[in-house]
Amino acid sequence: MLTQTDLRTVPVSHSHTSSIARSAPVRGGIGAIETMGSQMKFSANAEIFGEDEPAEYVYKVVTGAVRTYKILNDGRRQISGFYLPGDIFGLEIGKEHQCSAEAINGVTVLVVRRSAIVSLAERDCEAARELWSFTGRELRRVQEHMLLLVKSAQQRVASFLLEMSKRLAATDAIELPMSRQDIADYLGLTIETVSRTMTQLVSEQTIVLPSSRRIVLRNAGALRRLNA
Amino acid sequence: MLTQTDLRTVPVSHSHTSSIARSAPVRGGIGAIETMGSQMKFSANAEIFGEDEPAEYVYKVVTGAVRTYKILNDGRRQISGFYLPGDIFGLEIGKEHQCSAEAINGVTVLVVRRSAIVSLAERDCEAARELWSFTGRELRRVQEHMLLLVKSAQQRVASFLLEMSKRLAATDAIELPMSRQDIADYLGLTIETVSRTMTQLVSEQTIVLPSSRRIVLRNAGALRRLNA
DNA sequence: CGACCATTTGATATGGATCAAGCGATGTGG
DNA sequence: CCACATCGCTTGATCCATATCAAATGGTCG
Repeated sequence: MLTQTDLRTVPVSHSHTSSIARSAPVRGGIGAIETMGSQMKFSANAEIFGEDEPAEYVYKVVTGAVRTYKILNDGRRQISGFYLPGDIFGLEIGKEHQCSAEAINGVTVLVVRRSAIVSLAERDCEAARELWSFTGRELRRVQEHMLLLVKSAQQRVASFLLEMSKRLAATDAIELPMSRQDIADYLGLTIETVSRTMTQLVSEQTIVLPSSRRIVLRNAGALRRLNA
Repeated sequence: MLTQTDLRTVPVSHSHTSSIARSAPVRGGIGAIETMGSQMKFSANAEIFGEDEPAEYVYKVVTGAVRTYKILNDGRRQISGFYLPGDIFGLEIGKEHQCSAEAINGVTVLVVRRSAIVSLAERDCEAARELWSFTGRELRRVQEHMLLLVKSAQQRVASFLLEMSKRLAATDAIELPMSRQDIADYLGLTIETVSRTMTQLVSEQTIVLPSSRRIVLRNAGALRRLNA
């Protein structure tokens, strides 16, 4: 279905246990990821981790964009989240990843061993609270996403545009890292419906599409009105 | 829309701060809810808490069933979860509830102050871990529910029946506490579609319907095959 | 230029929503 | 005790949003 050339990159400096030693004096739980992790790079469409694989690492996006997803029994792919610079992903409660994760484009991530974070939380209640709080934010995000999936195509696309605008637009112009197929699989729609909805928004002067990946919000109010 | 007579029950022994004092020697975080809480009763369709209300309490179902939901801007209701005896609900990371909660039928719950749990977690890392773990399970549940909402009506109903069978059936007969409207709002379908799908399953000999609230799984394998 | 891939556009099909009516259980008042 | 209103559920007829199938367009890279 999704003919994605799997260009899996070999991790840069993988089992880097020395970084854990550095973690001891650090305060502030997962917020401290940047000071204790090592960097890894992935090229476009490379798998970062797979569903049911042991969740050995936690990741923080430095540059690029990441998608997490599950493949349904009928072959469809449901994308559960997009992760952009600054976002943390791959943190699990259990031992295995619940989703797969792939680089959307070229991605740099910071990586920390899950065990380092978990053992820190055993000693430091503040770190434990941060873990809880992170998972709580993730829970909210997924709940929001769930609500999205019972709305009309127009509403879903509008929500998506507003979300992306908030998350990655400095100005009113958005540079999307992901393809139409990614968007469709995120919104639970087909690529055709996403495309048609976009053209409709263009014809209503709500957005401008200088190119398929570049979107300018001309009337964000109209997008908001579609939804809440 | 949903003409539910709001029979809100006045809490039994509400601000019961003495119970917090009792909490100090208790170990095991939210698992200890039963030893530190006070009981409350709600009659059918009574509101337990409302969206955006301060999340002062955490609840554990003793008897009966609870639904949590959000009302969408277009007036539809999306039920995010059903909580059955033994289940905990209403635990928030932030200060306000993200959903409303109502008793489906007559309900008895145990209630603990959120502040008691949170402050316990500040001292006891093990309790903090339990909080994290609870929210993590909730996250998984919602992720699963999200996947449900992109499936066909048949698949959604089948999943629902299997879920309920697992959660509240001792035998292969299920006694549903919730109405068809509740089921529909949980599955993101209309009441008519739920009903039609059930009759279809009956005609395929997959289930038997002695009454609308009583469901016997005749061929659970067939239900499973519809899905994963 | 020409192959390739992502995206858009067009034509048609269909699953589930909507609108409307019927049915069975439960309860109420005469 | 029965006529009748009410409520939750089922069934039927039709409509519509989105999926599906198919083709055209456009951008990118050799």
